Amino acid sequence: MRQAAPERNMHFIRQAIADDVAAGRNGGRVHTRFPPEPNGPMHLGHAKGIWINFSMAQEFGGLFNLRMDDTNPTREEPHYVQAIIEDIRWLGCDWGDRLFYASDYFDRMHEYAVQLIRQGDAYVCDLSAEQLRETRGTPTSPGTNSPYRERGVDENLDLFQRMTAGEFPDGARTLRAKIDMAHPNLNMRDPVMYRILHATHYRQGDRWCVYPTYDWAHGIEDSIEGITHSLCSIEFENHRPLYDWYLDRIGCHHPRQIEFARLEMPNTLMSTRKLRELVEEGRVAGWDDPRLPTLSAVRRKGYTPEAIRDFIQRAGVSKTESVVDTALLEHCAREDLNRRAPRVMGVLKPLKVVITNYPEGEGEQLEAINNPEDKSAGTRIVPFSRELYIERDDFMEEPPRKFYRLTLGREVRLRYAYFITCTEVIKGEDGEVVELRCTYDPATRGGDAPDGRKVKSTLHWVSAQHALSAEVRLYGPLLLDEPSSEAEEDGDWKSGLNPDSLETLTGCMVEPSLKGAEAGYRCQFERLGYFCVDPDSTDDLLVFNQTVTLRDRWARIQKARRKGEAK
RNA sequence: UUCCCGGUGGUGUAAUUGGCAACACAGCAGGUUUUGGUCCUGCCAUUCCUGGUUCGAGUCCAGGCCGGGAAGCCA
Repeated sequence: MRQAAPERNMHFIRQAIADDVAAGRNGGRVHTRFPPEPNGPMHLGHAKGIWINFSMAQEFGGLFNLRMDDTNPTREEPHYVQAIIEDIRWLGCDWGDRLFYASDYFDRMHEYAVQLIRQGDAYVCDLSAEQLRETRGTPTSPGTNSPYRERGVDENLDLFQRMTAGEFPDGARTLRAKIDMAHPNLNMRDPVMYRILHATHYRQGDRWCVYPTYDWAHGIEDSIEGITHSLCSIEFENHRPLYDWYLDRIGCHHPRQIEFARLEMPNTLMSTRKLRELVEEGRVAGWDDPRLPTLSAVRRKGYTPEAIRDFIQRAGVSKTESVVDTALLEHCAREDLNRRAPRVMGVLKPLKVVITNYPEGEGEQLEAINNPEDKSAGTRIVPFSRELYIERDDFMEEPPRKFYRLTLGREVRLRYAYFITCTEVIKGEDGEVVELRCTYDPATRGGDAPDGRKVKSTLHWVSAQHALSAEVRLYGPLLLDEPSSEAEEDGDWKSGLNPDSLETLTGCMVEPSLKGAEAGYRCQFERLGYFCVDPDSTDDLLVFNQTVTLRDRWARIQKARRKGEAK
């Protein structure tokens, strides 16, 4: 049996499992699971839970199950099952043939419920939902016993059987555990085990009229599968005593539940409910809109599973509430893509450049390196000609200090091409710069000056007649700032939505080597960032999503300058 | 004293379980550079507070303070 890698941090979960293994509990076996409810696709928050469970099993040479926690027919939909499977497989998890469904255990759960009734540990209660709430008490005051609490075993058995047979309407009765209505933990005040729901289950059809609640079902699910460590997020901590109580009363295999803090990030929504609202109200293009933190969205945006895993691992495991900086995610993406993404030239906001001393109607093929981080990526050919496009932001008529790019009279390098000098600025009627006239130095072919002279910057460019037109989508944070707690309570969290979270650039120009690039293709636009071909692309128009920008020193200088001026 | 769980730089995690507070991200300052990328170097903390135990406390003890969670027939 493989042990945890010694150089790795002994976070509290790894430690707990290692201790259990060392003590020989469960015969030294480790078996974890991830139990998503099929009511929405997976997001970054889920990814943390998925990866903790999966990686712990993997590290300790154990097994990992994927289990649909489908105990509520009113919320779950079969198409999410497939989406979840794709998401989790994409992340890199393997569960062999162990894909399970909680609903497959309904018979077993029902038998266990009968057992508890027989033991005097459960009773049928006729209180309504409202009455139940009223008698539960509050955190500071005890609840009161249900008038039905002392029903006899036979009557309970009969009533539960009739509940199961569908004799009563929804909500008429519940099966409750008989624990303690004065318990300081509200979850222990005779919690509901079964509710009546005449609903069609997507897998069970109309077979059931009663459905188990989470607390009753979950431990049984874990137990049936022989799970040893049930690793879940912190909101279930208050439920652990109940998890343990149920399993103890049943007397079956008893996994250990351990809770960890959820993954939170600033300016993003990590709640399936809220994400669903955005999707259903059409505020985003769908569950895979690249602005969302869903796995399908980050995938579409161009993140690799390796980058996501790296991010999760770097975020760490603890119980303290932690808000992990978006910059860390972006760093993981850059580090990963820097190694693997081929470089190309693409101009987002084109500015025409005419090389006046370059012969008309001629052109040449220049060699460009595909990836300076990876020699094996080789080189490619990029066409050069008299008319080019460069980035609008790379020219300024009145350059501020530290602006190294092109300006009237200055010489710069066109990457892999020539040194050019701007000789004339052509403006439109409104004074806007519409074209640049430049001269080139034929001796600098490839980008090196034989006389050793230097230029302060290198620009990316495309040949006008060869370039492919493209659409590029840039993404900003979904939320501007954390909504105020009042707005949050008012349900007004949407007031914090960033109206500029999507910026669509049309009329972009990319080098011809990108012709035919397929959806999902990731590359670096030199000097700009990492981009990924979107499925919206057609034969005539490539659509790119910006995964993340490159680190941009010039942008930081400008930002600092603006901040300084504001003061 | 309603119960449960947490408090280590701007952020997230460490600290051989009582022995020089470490790593990463972010930021700042440099160097290299045919990407203002990558890479390299340097800088950036009286461990929530107050007492106590100890040669020695982020770690142990006591009291306090602050934050999160809990009153679904959701998961």
